[in-house]
Amino acid sequence: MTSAESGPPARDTYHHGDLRRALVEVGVELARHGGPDAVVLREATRRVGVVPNAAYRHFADRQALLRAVCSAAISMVAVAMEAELDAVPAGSDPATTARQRLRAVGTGYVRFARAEPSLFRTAFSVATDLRDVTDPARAGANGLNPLKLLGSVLDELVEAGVLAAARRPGAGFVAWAAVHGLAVLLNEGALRGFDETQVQETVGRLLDMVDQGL
Amino acid sequence: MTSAESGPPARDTYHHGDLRRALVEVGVELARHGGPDAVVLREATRRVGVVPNAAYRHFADRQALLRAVCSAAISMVAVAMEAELDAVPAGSDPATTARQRLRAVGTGYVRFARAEPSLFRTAFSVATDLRDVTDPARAGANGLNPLKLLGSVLDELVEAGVLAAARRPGAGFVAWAAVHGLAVLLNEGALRGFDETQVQETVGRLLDMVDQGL
DNA sequence: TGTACATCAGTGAACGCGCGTTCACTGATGTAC
DNA sequence: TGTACATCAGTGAACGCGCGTTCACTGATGTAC
Repeated sequence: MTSAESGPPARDTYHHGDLRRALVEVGVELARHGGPDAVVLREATRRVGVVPNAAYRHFADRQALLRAVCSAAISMVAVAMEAELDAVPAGSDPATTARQRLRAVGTGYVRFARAEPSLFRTAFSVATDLRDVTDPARAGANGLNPLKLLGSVLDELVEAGVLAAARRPGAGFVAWAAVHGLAVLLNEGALRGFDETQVQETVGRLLDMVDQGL
Repeated sequence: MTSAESGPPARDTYHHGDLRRALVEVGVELARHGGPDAVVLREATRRVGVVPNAAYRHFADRQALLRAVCSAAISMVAVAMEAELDAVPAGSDPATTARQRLRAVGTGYVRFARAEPSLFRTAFSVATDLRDVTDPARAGANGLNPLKLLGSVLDELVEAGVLAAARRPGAGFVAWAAVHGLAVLLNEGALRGFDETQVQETVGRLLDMVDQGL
């Protein structure tokens, strides 16, 4: 009669082993469905199968747990961007390649936002500065967070002679803003009702604008 | 000894008079400081000087109150945009004027977002479709909500020959996305730390991109 | 113009809920000698 | 290799809180006759 209880994983050791990681993982799962507000400390411990206050061995408070979940979500954004980047064929013309890579970065960003709307919202719910920090917890496989990923592609554009070096500073912010705004509007804003083709069209249109207007 | 109590306005009539309006107004005030989560039904009634359940005469539940507050906030965004539009001089060249008016729309949007960050966040926290609805509660002085305001300026651009008619459809969404994203990033995102000149520069740069890239 | 009565808009009291967090504790682990 | 003991990572019980919401009520208002 000790078995067959669904829910909390029956632990047979007194110590959990890796409670911190487990809490973050389950926190991500909560955020995936309900956004930042769903990252409830008691619920996280419940799912892990541990008493609520056990969390305080690993996090100062609920906010600290939420921050860790946010970092994980940001890292997932970076991974999605990298995936799209890796899909760009290494064509012959460096200028074309660089431009394709810029589009890939935007596409990956929007793709993740649409695939995981609550997680995306969570990623940017706790205001974090992505500018200079080099926190691996927020980065993708090659150690770059989303903003730095975008920055490196913009550098490629400059190298390829597509973007004038004089226009490089600040370019990351406006490009990011455009794509971020689109992602938000598609998920929570007026563009929520768009079907797939409308989305594709609008994303394409916006990336055109960035491409042309930078 | 009946006087000098701060807080709830001492009412001498049994009926409040205009409780619904009062609750929305105080709800806006709450949202102004704490965003959508701060629109707490009990707190609103407390401030108005009424018992909590009195609110249920006017709103089905807390969510209905929040929706009304959101509409009010959206209307304030529209008003801010209109203000900026009205400041555009009626220059001689219609093309230049139309382009200035497009910038004005974006400027007003961002200006409001920065002046009232929590209210701005509240405005778009409850996903509402601004596309076809003609709800005066969400509109500015001349009856247009933010998206329609932008749309009418884009129409002016087409009339003035600045924007090809073929490129008109969908232009509103991408322009809005860009400006919205910038507002969000400035308020809650990585651009939060920007000082005034950096902000102005980035806003200008983004509006250039929209202007060039549309 | 006056009265009876339905309707409306508020009151008063209470509910259950789930949360974050604190306290004093105990079982398990690792380290010094 | 064995033991003493500090440290670590969990438990158990409880707290106060403020929330949204429901119930039966009552005072005020307006309308029919």
